[in-house]
Amino acid sequence: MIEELLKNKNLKQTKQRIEILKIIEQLDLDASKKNIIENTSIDKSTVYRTLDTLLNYNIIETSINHKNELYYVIKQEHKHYIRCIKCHRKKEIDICPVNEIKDSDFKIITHKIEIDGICQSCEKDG
Amino acid sequence: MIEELLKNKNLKQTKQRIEILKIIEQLDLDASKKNIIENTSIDKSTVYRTLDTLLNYNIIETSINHKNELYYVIKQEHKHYIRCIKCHRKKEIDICPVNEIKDSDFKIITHKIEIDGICQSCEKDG
DNA sequence: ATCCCTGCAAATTCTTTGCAAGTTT
DNA sequence: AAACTTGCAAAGAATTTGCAGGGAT
Repeated sequence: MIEELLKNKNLKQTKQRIEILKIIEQLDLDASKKNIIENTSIDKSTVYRTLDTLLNYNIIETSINHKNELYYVIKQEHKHYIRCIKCHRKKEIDICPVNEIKDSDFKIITHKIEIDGICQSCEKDG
Repeated sequence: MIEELLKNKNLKQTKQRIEILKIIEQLDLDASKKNIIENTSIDKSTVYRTLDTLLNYNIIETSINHKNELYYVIKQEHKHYIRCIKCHRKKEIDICPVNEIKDSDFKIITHKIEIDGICQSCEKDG
């Protein structure tokens, strides 16, 4: 299905692009540039070029974690998560807060939400 | 009042720190590292060190714009904005969407919301 | 007076670029 | 076969570091 993402945009399905997308998926919310590069043997310049391409084609997007660091994620159909800052597990939240906003002056085009917390089991473990 | 931010954290109020904070404030939602450096004659290494310090002391934080680029903002008392991707004007939104979330598994610690749209007057101008 | 901060210069790391060879459609 | 992508190497930018001098409390 990662291959679909490329096909949908008429991008060539090279093994490098597929691998990078898989790495981003696996690293989950930890896909910083550095982590991506460290997790592959693909040439760095290819990684940089691929990330640019994937961003430009809206296949991935960036986000910020609670440490103020940028990471990459595969763009999804409108989902939001809450994430535990200790164990890094994430959980989907079912409402989209932005629906609450009714502003006659602005037409909303995109939104991004980053919610961090501590999950019950990490809370217990101190 | 920018001076207050430093005083509250027992950080020395140097003219470089005050200048950098003012630049971030002025650049508004355009305070990328590059823009900050271009708008001052303070030595780059000082800018880097200062940004780190201000992040560590929670005086500033990072966020992402609709171009997937990282920028710095002065941390505020819980406000959210919607921003026009054309004219860059921002408008405060009065509700906090995160209040809607009731999740018994997670204790929410921080959240960040990025909403981009087009304002009426830019919409009209095409 | 002490302790921390800054600017400079050098070292290091990250990112971009040109090009020839290899892949994808 | 045409068009695009990759890896390599080199160039160019960005970031970090050590240290001596300067500034804040």
